[in-house]
Amino acid sequence: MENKIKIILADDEQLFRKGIRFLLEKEECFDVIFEAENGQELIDFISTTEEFPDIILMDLKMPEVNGVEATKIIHKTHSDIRIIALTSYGGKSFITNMIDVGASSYLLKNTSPKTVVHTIQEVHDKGFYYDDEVMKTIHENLLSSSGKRIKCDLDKKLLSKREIEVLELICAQYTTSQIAEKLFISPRTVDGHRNNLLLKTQSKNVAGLVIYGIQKKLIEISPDF
Amino acid sequence: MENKIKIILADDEQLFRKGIRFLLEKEECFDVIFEAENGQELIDFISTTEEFPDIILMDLKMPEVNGVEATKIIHKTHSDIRIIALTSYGGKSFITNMIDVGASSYLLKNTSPKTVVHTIQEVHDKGFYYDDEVMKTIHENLLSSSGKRIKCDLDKKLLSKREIEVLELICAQYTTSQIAEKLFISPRTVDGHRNNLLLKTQSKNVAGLVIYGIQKKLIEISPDF
DNA sequence: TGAAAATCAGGTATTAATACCTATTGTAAA
DNA sequence: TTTACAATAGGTATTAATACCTGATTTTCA
Repeated sequence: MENKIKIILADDEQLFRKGIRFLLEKEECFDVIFEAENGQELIDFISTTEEFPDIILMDLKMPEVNGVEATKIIHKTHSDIRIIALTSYGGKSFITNMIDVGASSYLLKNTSPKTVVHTIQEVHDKGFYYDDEVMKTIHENLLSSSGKRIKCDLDKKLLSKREIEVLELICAQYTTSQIAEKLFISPRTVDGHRNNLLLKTQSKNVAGLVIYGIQKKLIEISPDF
Repeated sequence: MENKIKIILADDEQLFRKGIRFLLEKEECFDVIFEAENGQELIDFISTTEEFPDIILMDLKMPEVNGVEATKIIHKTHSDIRIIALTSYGGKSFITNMIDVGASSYLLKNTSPKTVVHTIQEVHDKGFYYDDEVMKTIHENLLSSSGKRIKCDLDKKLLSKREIEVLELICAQYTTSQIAEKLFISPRTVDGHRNNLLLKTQSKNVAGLVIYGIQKKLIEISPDF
């Protein structure tokens, strides 16, 4: 068969890539043409290659450029490439966010190989597909008030780049003056940013900012074992 | 060949399990006898089966019972079973922690299938094996050990009941005097508790305390969905 | 291009947090 | 019955955070 579905895997874990590559290549109709270990590598490949993929399996958590950003960029420039999010995180905001930036499907890593194969075929044929479990989450999200959605969208746009930088450093336990040094700006400016952060996130103090940062995944916290 | 190396996979991501299972079963000498999707399932299997594995590939982040706890328990009761940590977290504390509770090796998910195969064989033959990259981390840790060990011990010291109460209220964005009111104690006492918290958790300020609380799950944060 | 937003930065207060002290009491374990 | 530690609380400083002003550039975008 000539018309194999051309697939790219984007995931920072080599072992996972190799594993799923084997699972996919058991199928006659799939051809894994490239593996990227981060978003930048993926974008670089797409922008230089002459062999475009039909499908990209995209992890969200990747160094350099994450899955959401990569999806956003690739979807803008190559809207014919279908992107399937493939991640271990099943939070509503991630699902809706990924779909928002152009993903055609959303798979949890804790699904069966069969489901992955089926999803790829469906996405290739119809342009989209959602697993029952993911569909349920989407459904719940639609149910839970259109009011919250607007708030959610506002929330995301709320913080500026600089504010996020400051927030990250606050969460890293730096003081105002230390942050000022690191960003090469006046402590006063940092003060202003922190103030805006408190206002925008409706927090009372740094404790609130840290919680906000973690909730919004602006800050990564290493899990405790 | 009769003497295949019997392997158990413990990981919460089904896709990852299936993928690595294929990679391993390409090797003649490996036999994957069981897959567990969390620590409890693994412990249950070990304690009821009559077919013991030679090797367990153990993820750290798992629901119910995590990889560290599972390793601790299994190593105590079945010290002949070799446990290889297989995770995406490469932090020093994770590595030394796992070795401390009985792991024979530590692999990052971002390694090649070849390395995994080699590690399993080495661990089965010699009882231990460390990849160059991991060895480097261990080496670095040993270099800077004597001073930090004490800190590690402090880290393990539990917080008292009262301290946890105070920590919760700090995370809830209350000020010292507000906390004092709520607990019917003097602000000074709260001050002392907060100070002890900073010492015990090795934090610089409330930001550190909040992160500690969330990491240790002393504080629940409602996800942003 | 013109308006809106982001970024920068200064002044002046007040309040809160943090760093060192010391010391009493009760309780639980060795 | 010592020992240890948790919980209590006071004193005295210093530093950091927060509140409320103001205004000047630069960027972005419709």
